[in-house]
Amino acid sequence: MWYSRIPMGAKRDIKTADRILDAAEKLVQVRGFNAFSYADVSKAVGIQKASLHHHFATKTDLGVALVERYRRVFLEALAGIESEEDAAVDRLERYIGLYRTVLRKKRMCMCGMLAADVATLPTPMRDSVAVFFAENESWLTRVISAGTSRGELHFAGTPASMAAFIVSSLEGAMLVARGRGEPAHLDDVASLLIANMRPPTPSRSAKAR
Amino acid sequence: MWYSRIPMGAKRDIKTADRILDAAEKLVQVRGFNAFSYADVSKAVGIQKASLHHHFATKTDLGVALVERYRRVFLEALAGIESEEDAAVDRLERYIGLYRTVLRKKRMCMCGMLAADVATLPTPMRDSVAVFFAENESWLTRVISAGTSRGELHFAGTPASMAAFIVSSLEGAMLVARGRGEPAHLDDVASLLIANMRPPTPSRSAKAR
DNA sequence: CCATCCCTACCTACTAGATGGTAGACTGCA
DNA sequence: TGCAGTCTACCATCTAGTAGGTAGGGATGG
Repeated sequence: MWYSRIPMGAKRDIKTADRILDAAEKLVQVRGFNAFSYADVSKAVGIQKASLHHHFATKTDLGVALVERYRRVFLEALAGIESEEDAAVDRLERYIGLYRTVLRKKRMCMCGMLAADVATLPTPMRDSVAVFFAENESWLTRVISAGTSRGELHFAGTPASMAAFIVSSLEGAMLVARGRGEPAHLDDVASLLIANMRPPTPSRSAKAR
Repeated sequence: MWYSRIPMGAKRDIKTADRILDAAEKLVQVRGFNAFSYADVSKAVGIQKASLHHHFATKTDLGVALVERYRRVFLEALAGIESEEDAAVDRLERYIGLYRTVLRKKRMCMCGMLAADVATLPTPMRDSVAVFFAENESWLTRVISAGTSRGELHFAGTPASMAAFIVSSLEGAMLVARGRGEPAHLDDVASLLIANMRPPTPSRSAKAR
């Protein structure tokens, strides 16, 4: 009936389910989970409202699928970064780039948005949002640990606490950037974040190597 | 007719308007602007829904009054901090305490919440939210400037950029704390924030003196 | 001193439109 | 033939907002 059934004959329906997810994801990132309706998705996808229920029986089902896909895609992006970059600072820059890309599309991180809506969210969505942040922090902890032990980073506190700090700063930067109507806000925060993690000693070109 | 008329005979009505604002503020901080209704406020205040329209003709009017009052109260709190504390670090700790107090009540900063809802907000509310962040940053800039020139603080970047950074980190910390369901998250972020702004040199008791 | 008037605060009862969701039928492909 | 995908038509409930009326207090004026 709906989304979890991936291995099936045609691909037309998978495409529809994905188009629904795409439209809903954008709506959540821009307006929030409570401020979009099946009617909005219907309009965006070009399908009747009732047909949406065929793919995602309830709004909760849609929401859960949304967060799960978002987490999966994000994790894949993180794995990509880790395999393409070696230096901790470069990895962090790429990580920040993920946020920048989202904000440039005038969206907010979907899980940041859902974190705001958390009090009104169905429990399974809530849990999945919590996992998203935990996954982000544990990836960052790994990157930062490697970076500090190689002397590429310097700061007060543990890698884990710094990882939590980075997630918070970036989520907050997106939020405030929206609130202020100034997307550049994120760049300012990001560069200060990196600046304060660089080792202090010889000149400022202490980048990789 | 409604709120702007403060100087009048009785005080009963002022109290009602304030009770409405209190209830609505809490609802916004917990659920967001789109996820509460006049019916919710009606229940919380113990007044008929239609009577709410007597005090705040539309939801937009209510929203604008809400943000304006929030800003005013926040500014007063900041002025209080400035007059009661001299050392920059103490002022920052007190500033962070403001956020902690809100989160302890299981709420989010109201303007942080509204920043998430920004795409669906009536324009006057949007503007007022932007001013809230600007006011916060300019207060912090002043505090940080004084602190750096007295050698109480040390970090990479300008006081203004650090001020923006602090607002973002704290707003983000509240958001992630909610998303993770771990209020302590804010404390971790806050202490790391302070730790990375302390002057590096002699011991860690470089506080005020 | 009292009748009138006006205003604020509140009420009951209603509306139009949106919301998430359902029932049941049609269509085209495997 | 069966079934996934779509449709039209519908529903109960909730939404912000309106209409119109009542109670009571304070001022005004005769």
